[in-house]
Amino acid sequence: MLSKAERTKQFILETAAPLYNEKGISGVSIDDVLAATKLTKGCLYGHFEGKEDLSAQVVDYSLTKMAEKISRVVLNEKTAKGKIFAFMDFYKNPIDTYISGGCPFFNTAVEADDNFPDIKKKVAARLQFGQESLISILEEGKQNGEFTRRLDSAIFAFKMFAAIEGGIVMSRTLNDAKMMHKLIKNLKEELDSYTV
Amino acid sequence: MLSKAERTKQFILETAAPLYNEKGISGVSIDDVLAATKLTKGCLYGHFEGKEDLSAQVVDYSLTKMAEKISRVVLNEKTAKGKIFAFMDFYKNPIDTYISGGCPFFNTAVEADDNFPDIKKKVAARLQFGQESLISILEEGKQNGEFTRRLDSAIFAFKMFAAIEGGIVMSRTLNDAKMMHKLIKNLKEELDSYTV
DNA sequence: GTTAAAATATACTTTTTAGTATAAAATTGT
DNA sequence: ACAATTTTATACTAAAAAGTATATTTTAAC
Repeated sequence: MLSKAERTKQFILETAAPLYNEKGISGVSIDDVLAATKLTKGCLYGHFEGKEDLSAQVVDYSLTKMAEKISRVVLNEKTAKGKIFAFMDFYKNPIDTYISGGCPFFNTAVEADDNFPDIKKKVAARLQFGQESLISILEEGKQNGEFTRRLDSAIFAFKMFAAIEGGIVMSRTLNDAKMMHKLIKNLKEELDSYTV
Repeated sequence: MLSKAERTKQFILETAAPLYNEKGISGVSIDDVLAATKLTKGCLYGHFEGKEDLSAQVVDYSLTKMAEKISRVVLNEKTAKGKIFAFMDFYKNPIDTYISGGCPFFNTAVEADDNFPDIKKKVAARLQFGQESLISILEEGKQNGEFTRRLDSAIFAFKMFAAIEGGIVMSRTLNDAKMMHKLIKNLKEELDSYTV
């Protein structure tokens, strides 16, 4: 079983994750985290060195949780097409996201870009790994005859992920998930056009 | 001719725009703006009521400048296909952007989302208008026989914009524009497949 | 060129946020 | 159950950021 301290730290990360995802790294203050957790400074600083440490660990927590969830959703499926479709469906509700406030991958990527080089590196690694995973699935689908050899896995993976992430931001800003659903349908049709 | 004050205000907006685009609204301090402009508080507060006012006007400036530039690039072309291709080409260099730090539309959309409702409304209006403009161009292309009636303008406009904006973020994070170029090529081919 | 108005600079106060020192309470191994 | 250790709370200091008051300079209309 987890020690009290480990549980408290976990609780801080869990509670701060949506806060960071909604307000951004620069937008969250220590006091925000204290208010959300109902803990005190002494406690927080017992678990984290300072804001930079807290931010790094919260972002890491969100990215990891996200990656694990997607991985589970995808690995549930047997066929390559099933896996890719499951991936798309995971993003079907852009307004009410897995971690509140949109997709942590993208939110973090946008903010870290010119600001937080260490965090940027972490997101880059996650995006890279995500792309490679998608490409692997697509290539496997080509190998086992699900998809024709005309499918360019790298381009489709990039386009799909970029469009989905872009679509999330647009849907959230326009407060309407309709186009997101049409986008996913369209991307599925595009992939289906490579079905043998 | 612009008065001294008008020129100073314009100068502040111009100088602060890339700063805001890079660091985000929450990430920029008044002192950052003073350092970048080499002006003093008295001067800055003479032109803006406070940080909120400054932020609102800087964001507005960036969005407007962006919209005008895109408009010019697109209206330069005569055919619908030419206009859409010109739009895509405008985003060809995601690392070194028109306003430094990526696309203000998206950067602002991501940050304003759960944070700055007034600014969010402004971005939403811009995105809405942008989508409507793209749809108009595509519909015109269908009318005048450039594209087949099978092209779904709304979906293509949404998918294209989402993919491009998502692609920018990914390219910037991964520090590589290669996939962005392939994405644009792919989107052009997709549109070309609807050419009569 | 003089003068009223506007713009800018300097020096300050207030507020917010981060971080620390120390004491009290709770946990955990014996 | 007790003692050592860890965790948590309180009250403080330090730093950063926003905002203000007032003086000086500059602009532009006459």
